[in-house]
Amino acid sequence: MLINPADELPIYRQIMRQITEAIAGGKLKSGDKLLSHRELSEQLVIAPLTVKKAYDELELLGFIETARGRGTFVAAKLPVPDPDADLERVRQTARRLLAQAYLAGMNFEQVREILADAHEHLIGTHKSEKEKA
Amino acid sequence: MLINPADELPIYRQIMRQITEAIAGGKLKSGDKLLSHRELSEQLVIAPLTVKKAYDELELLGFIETARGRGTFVAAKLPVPDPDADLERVRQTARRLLAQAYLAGMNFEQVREILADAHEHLIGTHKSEKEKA
Amino acid sequence: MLINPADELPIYRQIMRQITEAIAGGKLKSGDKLLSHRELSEQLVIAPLTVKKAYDELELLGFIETARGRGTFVAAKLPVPDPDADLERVRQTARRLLAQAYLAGMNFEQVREILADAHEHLIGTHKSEKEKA
Amino acid sequence: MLINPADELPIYRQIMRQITEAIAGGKLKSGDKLLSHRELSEQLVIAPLTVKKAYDELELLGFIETARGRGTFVAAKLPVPDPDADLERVRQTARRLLAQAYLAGMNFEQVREILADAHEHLIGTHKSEKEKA
DNA sequence: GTGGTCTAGACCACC
DNA sequence: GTGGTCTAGACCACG
Repeated sequence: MLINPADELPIYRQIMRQITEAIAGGKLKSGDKLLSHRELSEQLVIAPLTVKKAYDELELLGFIETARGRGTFVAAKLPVPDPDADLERVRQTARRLLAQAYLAGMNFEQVREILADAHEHLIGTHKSEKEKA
Repeated sequence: MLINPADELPIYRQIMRQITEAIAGGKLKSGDKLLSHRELSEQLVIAPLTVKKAYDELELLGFIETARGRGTFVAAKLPVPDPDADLERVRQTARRLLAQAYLAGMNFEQVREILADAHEHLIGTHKSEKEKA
Repeated sequence: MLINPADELPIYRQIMRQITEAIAGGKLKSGDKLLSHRELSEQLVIAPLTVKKAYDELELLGFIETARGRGTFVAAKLPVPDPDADLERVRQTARRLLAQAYLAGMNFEQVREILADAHEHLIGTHKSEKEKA
Repeated sequence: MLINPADELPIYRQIMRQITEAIAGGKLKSGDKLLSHRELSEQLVIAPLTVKKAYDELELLGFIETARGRGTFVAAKLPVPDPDADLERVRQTARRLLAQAYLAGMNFEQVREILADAHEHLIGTHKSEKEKA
């Protein structure tokens, strides 16, 4: 996990995003234990409160669960809040992706390639991650 | 043009995004005149300064040019700032798109379809829209 | 004479600057006749009022004189308004020049060379200008 | 830092110029913390938004970076936008400097001296200032 | 009419 | 505390 203090996105949101992306990509599965917010804050060299806030919001959203005294875990059943809203959000991101790419002089085919690369990057590195756990 | 005051994204950024997307999709071309920031603010029912801020930043970024007393126009030569940074930004957006989609239960093939739809939506070739209906 | 409508500097000021620079460089001398504001506006493809405003202000500043019915001429005795203020303005411009150059990665010696070039550019083209008159 | 509300140059540009000049002269270095826009606005007795606008534009131009909740800092890697455009801008400023000086009755040698003084003033090596006294 | 600048003041998000 | 956004309204400069 890496965070960028200079990023426009707040640090706690960067943490949230990386955890949800890890779940989406299968790198984190239901029941997996997360680092304590204290451990993670040391590792990232940021304030513990910042990690805590990220975990709190992830819990509110249903992605993780806290077991007092035992730790924090990826939720057993992940949230599927609102299919329609999700679809619209994905569409918007797709439009933004294309606009960025076209302004950078790329064409549709190049975007498809980048997307395929990202797909492998997100999915394809499972095996070695298991050994880490 | 439509803005959503409740959106997480600031209003002035929503305006910036829509204008850059219109440029990316070819709906706005070099030399095209934009609405004055006052007109647009009336249309959107927001403060003129909010539109002006969007225009100011777009100008600093090189997308539009202003001529005092005459109006605001799409820049003659659009910016091609930093190819490397651009590629990385597009990659990040691609990763975010996939993460969003996978969390919503979609698969890679569905993302590709959504992307193709977005491509046509951005470019404005309405033929395929008919098939959707 | 060339003007740039996209420049931050108002058009009438661009005209003023170019005329005073021509005087400073010796390309225009006391008594030389200027184009009428109508002629100049045609040549520059701008509104006559814009040229008129530049001439008006130059007259107020004492650089040119209008003889009704005969035309506009470079003033017989050019203004030397306030030596102290002039010195300070020149100093400020010098500081700005250096800051621009240093931020662009140049060093002091390079600035001196550019200045020497500009000196020749401003002064050195008299002879051919005389033939134009 | 000093600003002059009566100056032709907008206040926010005066602030921008002074900060970029401080960077050019080495008085501000990468990573240095700037005053918060509120503090600086109190110091200069102007509206906070005016300082903020200066900071915003400097950030878009790449000179400074902001970290929400922590402050504003001189950028780690300063921008080196367009060498060609930079050279031309420096040349224009050099021409303007000479025109101003010649209209004030100075000669080339005097301009060179003023430039040398400005160089030392900008860099802040105070040795030669003693000799001036 | 256009854009450009500045103000005073509010509310929010982040650390 | 920091920066981020938005508002309402003023005045000026430009063409």
